[in-house]
Amino acid sequence: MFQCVFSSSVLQPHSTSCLFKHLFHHSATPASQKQPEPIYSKKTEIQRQTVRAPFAKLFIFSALQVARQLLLQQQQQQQVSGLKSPKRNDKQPALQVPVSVAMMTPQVITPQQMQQILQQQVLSPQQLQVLLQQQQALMLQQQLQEFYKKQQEQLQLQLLQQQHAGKQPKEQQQVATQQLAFQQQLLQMQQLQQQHLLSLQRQGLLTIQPGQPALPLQPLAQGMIPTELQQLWKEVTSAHTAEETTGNNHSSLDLTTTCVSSSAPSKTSLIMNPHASTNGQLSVHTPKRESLSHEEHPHSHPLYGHGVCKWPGCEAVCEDFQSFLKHLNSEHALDDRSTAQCRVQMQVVQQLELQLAKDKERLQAMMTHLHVKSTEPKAAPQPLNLVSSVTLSKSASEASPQSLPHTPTTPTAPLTPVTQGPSVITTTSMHTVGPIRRRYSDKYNVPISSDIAQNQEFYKNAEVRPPFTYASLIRQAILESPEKQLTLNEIYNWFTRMFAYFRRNAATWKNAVRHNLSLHKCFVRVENVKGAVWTVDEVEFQKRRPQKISGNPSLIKNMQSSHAYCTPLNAALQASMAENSIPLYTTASMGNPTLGNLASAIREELNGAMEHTNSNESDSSPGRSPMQAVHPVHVKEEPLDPEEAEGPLSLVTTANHSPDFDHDRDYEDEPVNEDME
DNA sequence: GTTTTAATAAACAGAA
DNA sequence: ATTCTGTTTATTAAAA
Repeated sequence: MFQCVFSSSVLQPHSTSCLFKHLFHHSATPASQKQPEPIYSKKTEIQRQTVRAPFAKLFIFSALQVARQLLLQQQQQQQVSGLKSPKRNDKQPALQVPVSVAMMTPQVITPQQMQQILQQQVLSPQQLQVLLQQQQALMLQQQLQEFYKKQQEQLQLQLLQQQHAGKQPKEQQQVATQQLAFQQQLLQMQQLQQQHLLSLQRQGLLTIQPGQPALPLQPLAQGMIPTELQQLWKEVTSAHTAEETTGNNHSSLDLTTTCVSSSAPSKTSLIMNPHASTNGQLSVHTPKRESLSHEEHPHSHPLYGHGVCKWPGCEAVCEDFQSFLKHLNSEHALDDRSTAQCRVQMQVVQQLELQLAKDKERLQAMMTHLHVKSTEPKAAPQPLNLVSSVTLSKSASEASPQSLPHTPTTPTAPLTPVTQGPSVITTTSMHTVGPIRRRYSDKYNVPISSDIAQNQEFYKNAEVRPPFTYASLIRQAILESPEKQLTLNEIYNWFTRMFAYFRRNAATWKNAVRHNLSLHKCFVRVENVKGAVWTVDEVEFQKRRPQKISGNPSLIKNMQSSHAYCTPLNAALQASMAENSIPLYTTASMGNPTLGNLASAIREELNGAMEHTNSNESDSSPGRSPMQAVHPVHVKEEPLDPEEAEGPLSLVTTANHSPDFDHDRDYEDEPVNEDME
């Protein structure tokens, strides 16, 4: 199966060719043309959810399956391939195949098989959460390794001392005696450890592969994975351990020769080899449990934080560090549960690492892919808030096929929906449309400032007519200015700067701007020393659009509450994004467009309402207006509904190639079939 | 079907 | 004379 792992994709092409098509679809297809719906439309979102929902179960299930499969394979290999141990008898029954053999040859049956299967899925948020929670076990693993290392060092140090002493001008006999004593000491220790392990094993509890004294660092993580994890999965998931207790093959604890023979030669192993190869007791090594790491890190323990034991799934409250240690020793001693948890954690960590690697790879591939495509019709800026994009998509599909030549990029659609006026996209080469008179009345459900801010890059690069009236645009231009006043030319410049659409047909839209400035009473011409500037009479502006205002008190209430809960809403929004793993591509200059948009939208509406009741001075401090003064009549219906919040949030252009326009330059019409209506 | 609103076109005037 | 600015009127499309 070829599942596209592009983050937002839920499609699953069934062949490579399909995959390539699909991949191309991600970059080169103007969403307005071919995509029947925006990427983050609700439908897609639902699909994504439904895809992800059962994944947690799938994860465990598949892991279990793979574990069992691997177990079988491994047993077979152990029997067939001679276990890579020269001494191992091929005919040795599986019952006696030591676990450690498999440990020593993890490469025979790599855990990659399991990982591959597991990682064909994208990490779900839930999974991630679980994994992240258990990330701490990595520390535990490291501690274990440290412990082994430490122990080995001590061992070697002792050996060195012994040997060094042996070189002293003393009797050889003494040296031999010392060495013998030391070896016996070692043996004793090993025997004790093995006894312990054996006891554990008898209970069917042995899971951890002890590090080898000779080479403790090497196998701890690797060696455990192939077989023990299989067991682990069984233990953890199937909750049935009778198999092991009844002496089933893979759980037997014959940790003898192969263990030593496969380990790299070291002084210890060389010295102990005679014993090891014969008595078969040396290779077992039991960690000293609790003495592990907090001796080295007296007061900082990875498993202890904020007064809580951070052992996975524990969270026991420990007053101080001492009590924590006590708790750790008592509750998390070396038993079946702890070892199982430990191994689970190790697997989790490994999975995380592999997942990370894979995701990195995916990221790289995505970036490479998009970069390659950037020379072609570029990955379209994906506007936000395509709530009701039907009209837009329709018009785009009608009009945009030939619309590419003049646009440096191929933007698709504005972030906020065009609620009126189906044909929004107008490009130079759109012979079909021409200057059709359309009513580009304001989007009554989306404040202009937020839309513009949100879709700034889009409008800059796409010759898409902003879905606002000239009056609204002019007002916006003026209000954006620091002095809240602009000359006519400055207004022109704002238009051309902000909208690619207004870089053409200058005579037309400039005339319209002048027409609007003169016509509407909301624009006030103020004589200045240098000339005349235009300002906005906000009261008049609000008067202009009374028809959209519904006096529905519930709406106002809703709006107010939305405003009041702006922050939680944003939080929820962020959480939602994180939960859905929605990548948020945004330009650096825009910050977080969604949240900013939300806030500004609310602010704007409140502001507009306020301005009606008060005087027109509230421009300068939008958002500070007390909410009590909201006048119902002039509060238009503000859909701060969940749609906008949870809706398509992401994807503004990642690169803004909009030229730096000379503000004094006129963008005269290009005589490209702009009429013939 | 009517009304309202906005876009477009254009005529015109005054100032620079 | 030309361009820019500003006003006004007319027409039309679209939405209410």
